[in-house]
Amino acid sequence: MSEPVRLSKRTAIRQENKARILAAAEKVFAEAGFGGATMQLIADMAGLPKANLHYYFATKEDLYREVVEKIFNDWLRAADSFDHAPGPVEGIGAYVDAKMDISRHHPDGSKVWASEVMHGAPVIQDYLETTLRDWTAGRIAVIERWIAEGKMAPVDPRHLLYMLWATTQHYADFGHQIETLNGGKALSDKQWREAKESVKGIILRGIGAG
Amino acid sequence: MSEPVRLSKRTAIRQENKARILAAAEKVFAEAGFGGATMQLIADMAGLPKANLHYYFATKEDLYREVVEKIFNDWLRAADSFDHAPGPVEGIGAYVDAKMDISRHHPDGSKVWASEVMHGAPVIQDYLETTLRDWTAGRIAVIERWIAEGKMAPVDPRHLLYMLWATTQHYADFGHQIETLNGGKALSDKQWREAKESVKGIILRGIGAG
DNA sequence: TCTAAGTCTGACCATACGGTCAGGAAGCGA
DNA sequence: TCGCTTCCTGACCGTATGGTCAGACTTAGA
Repeated sequence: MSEPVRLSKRTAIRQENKARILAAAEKVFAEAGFGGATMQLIADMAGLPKANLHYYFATKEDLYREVVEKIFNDWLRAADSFDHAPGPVEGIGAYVDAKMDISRHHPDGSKVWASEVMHGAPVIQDYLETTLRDWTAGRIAVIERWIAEGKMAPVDPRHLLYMLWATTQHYADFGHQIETLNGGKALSDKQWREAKESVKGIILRGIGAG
Repeated sequence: MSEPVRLSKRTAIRQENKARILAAAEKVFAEAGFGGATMQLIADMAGLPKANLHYYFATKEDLYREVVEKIFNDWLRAADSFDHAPGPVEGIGAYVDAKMDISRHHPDGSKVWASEVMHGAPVIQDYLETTLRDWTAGRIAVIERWIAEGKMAPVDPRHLLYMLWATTQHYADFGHQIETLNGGKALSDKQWREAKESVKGIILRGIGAG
């Protein structure tokens, strides 16, 4: 790379190793769950000795926490589309597109998130009660505005959001089931496009904005 | 009970203990995942010594397998509503009702199922490839018939099914998140009714059958 | 009542796991 | 070059876990 990286070798190593460990951890936590994941497995996948993991992350819980927090931030970022949209067709359409892309390209994160919530959100309960609650309130306000402006039917915004989350994340969390029902093959580009269109079509028509 | 139970004491004990262990196991597997669950915890919850579990179930895997198979059967049974319905309003309406009731009253089963599929379906892959595939093909045929009869819009039946599964199961699998966003309280009877109506309303309108 | 089969369980075992640590290697400012 | 800090890791440790087993206890048919 021509760009002269302005980092001391130390911090460069630090960043690279932490990133490598976090990536490996996300995969292993997604595949085996927190309890089924082992530090040894993560170490092997990251290509580092186990003791090195404990140099960067004091405990398995610490490592897991950082993985989950990283995922949560991606999750929130996907929602920017929602904000500056003139109406539900653009806003919800873009949101579905964004979340389906995440489900396709980063299914591991979605699985770790699902697992965390299913087990009672032991490490991110505070985020649910603050950041997520605020975020949700904001989007509900947007949806209610759209309803008031006659841009969509008066549906319950909460359950609409749940439906959006559920449907889009299903393609990541239950990807294995979908793949099996697809003859054991991953969905093709065309099938992903059809999935997006189906989801958007049913929901937008369902809220009277199609 | 007045009904004279026609069982030897032995088989009665056997049934009762197996059932008690399976119930405890479902709860523990749901709360902690396969890897996080311990035989000791299941034993404590069932009120039996750990060695007794191994008398009825040779290994943790065996116990887990029976739990998952039991859940899978409940899952399939919920779909009877689909079959003898004259059209999507009745069929899908009843299916959503049935699955929402399961999500409300047996969330643990749903979570174990979700966890199993998320981790690549290690123990029920064969069921996915046979029973579930056949079941899905049957419902797709029903939906296609409804479309041909003009009872609903021509949506992709596969993605419609995924949306039904995702949305209804979300209320079990992500129940903790929903509860947190509901001020830390479980949904009330009224809220569950609203949830059902929201889901049915959006989907049925979305497929042009509202 | 006797005996064979079924039920039960405390004590035990091997292993795998998360985590520690001493000490060596490498980077870096002076 | 020197000395300090950071980085690295093989070897090790305590514990918890899944699983075993010998033998006690209970049931049920003859």
